Amino acid sequence: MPALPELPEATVARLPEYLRALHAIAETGHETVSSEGLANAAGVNSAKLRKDLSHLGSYGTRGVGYDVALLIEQIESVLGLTQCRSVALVGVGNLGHALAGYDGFASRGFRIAALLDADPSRVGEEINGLVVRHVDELPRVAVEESISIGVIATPAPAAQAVADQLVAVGVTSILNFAPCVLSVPEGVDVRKVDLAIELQILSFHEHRKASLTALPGGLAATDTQEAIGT
Amino acid sequence: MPALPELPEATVARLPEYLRALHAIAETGHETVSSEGLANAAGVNSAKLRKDLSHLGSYGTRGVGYDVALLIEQIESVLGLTQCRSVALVGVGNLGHALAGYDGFASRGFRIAALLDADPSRVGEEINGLVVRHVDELPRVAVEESISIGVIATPAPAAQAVADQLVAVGVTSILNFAPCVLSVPEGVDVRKVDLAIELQILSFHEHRKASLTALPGGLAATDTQEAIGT
DNA sequence: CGCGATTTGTGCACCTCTTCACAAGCGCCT
DNA sequence: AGGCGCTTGTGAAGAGGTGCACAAATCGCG
Repeated sequence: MPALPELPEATVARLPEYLRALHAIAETGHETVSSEGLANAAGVNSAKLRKDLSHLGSYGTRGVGYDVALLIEQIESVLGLTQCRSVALVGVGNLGHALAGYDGFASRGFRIAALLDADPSRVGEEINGLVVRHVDELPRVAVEESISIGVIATPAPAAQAVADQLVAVGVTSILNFAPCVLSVPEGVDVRKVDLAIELQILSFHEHRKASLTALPGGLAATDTQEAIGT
Repeated sequence: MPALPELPEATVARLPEYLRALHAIAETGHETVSSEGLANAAGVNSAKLRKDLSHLGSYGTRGVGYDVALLIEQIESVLGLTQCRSVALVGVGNLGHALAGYDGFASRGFRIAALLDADPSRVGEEINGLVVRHVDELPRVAVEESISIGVIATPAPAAQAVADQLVAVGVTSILNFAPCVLSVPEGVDVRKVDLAIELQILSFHEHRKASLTALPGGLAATDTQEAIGT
């Protein structure tokens, strides 16, 4: 019986990365891994990693490290990945098509159980073995497939309506790719991924770096050779 | 002389969202907007918004609000969006195809200037008016199109090699969709978007909510809407 | 011209997350 | 068995971000 650990949000956001790194390490045949090794594989500080793992209990052995298989099991348990979760994807435009075919979902235990769209001309199309159904069928689909997560890949103007429909059928977790804010009732989690925003953040840093080289002691920033240690 | 503003990273990550909200407000015809109004449109707290904007100078008028057009101009300037930036997209598989066709990039001032892939069978294919070229042509393409940002949409095993190639031709900003950590020299910025990780984070919250409802006296879920960030 | 309504900009306290540094624990070797 | 080297787990300090609450500033109007 696992007591509610009250995990820090920042830790939760890193656990999937640890999980990925652990799977990679497991494939190399290692049975244990040190915090230093895992931290490198996950691209974080080793102290941070240890603190993160300590939040979900002590599953390491001092002097030895962490048991890879055991740790994978623990993290998957905490993330609720022991059961396969069914995802409904709404909006099969450009991005929706790609998401429907993205095999990274299935390999992490997520099953795209339904494709939905509001455009009648898209209904009936088959993508990756799934037939696109009309979004109005959501209530039936949600029950049939026991949907637990909704993904919105519609244009921005349609996103709020879709979110409302998802909430109405009991979905409490939404991943939103539409460039807009969704308002949802308390208790519903929304995560947003906006591809253009990522580019704009990069643009800022690019801009800043350009300003720097133009300003004082024009040092560094144009070197492309120095390598970072493993 | 424009002193380097030294913007907090969290602020930078929100500026694109403000920008999007401002464009939406501008289209409604409003010429000014209060911090409260803009904060609502962007999905943040109004105090946070004011503090963010104060970091890039005082462009508001007390008692009135912010001039929408002026603020758009300022934020775009800070983000370095006044010049159109050229993007090279490497990997035109499932996800790459979608990104190549995603119109959200062009509308925010980014131009996908080149599509590259290592698979000879994909070279020559035309997507959205662009012909896919072999990744080995990167050096020439980078110069011809003055690439400033690289996007990696390859499978994980190929990502590091592509990153090295991008860095070698002088790219200092990379957006990585491959589920792996990239090691790059200092001075190169990498942002990572992992679609499966977002789902896993949602899975955790879903799992937690399910545990809570199964337990006594349902505690009030203090849910906040999280956006992705770093 | 002054007053009140409105809204910005910011000092401050709180909180979360990060990082360091080190004691405690574990296995191995002699 | 005992010591030694390695690694975890954690207390404490520091850095950064958030939100409140309020003074300062501006506009419109009588």
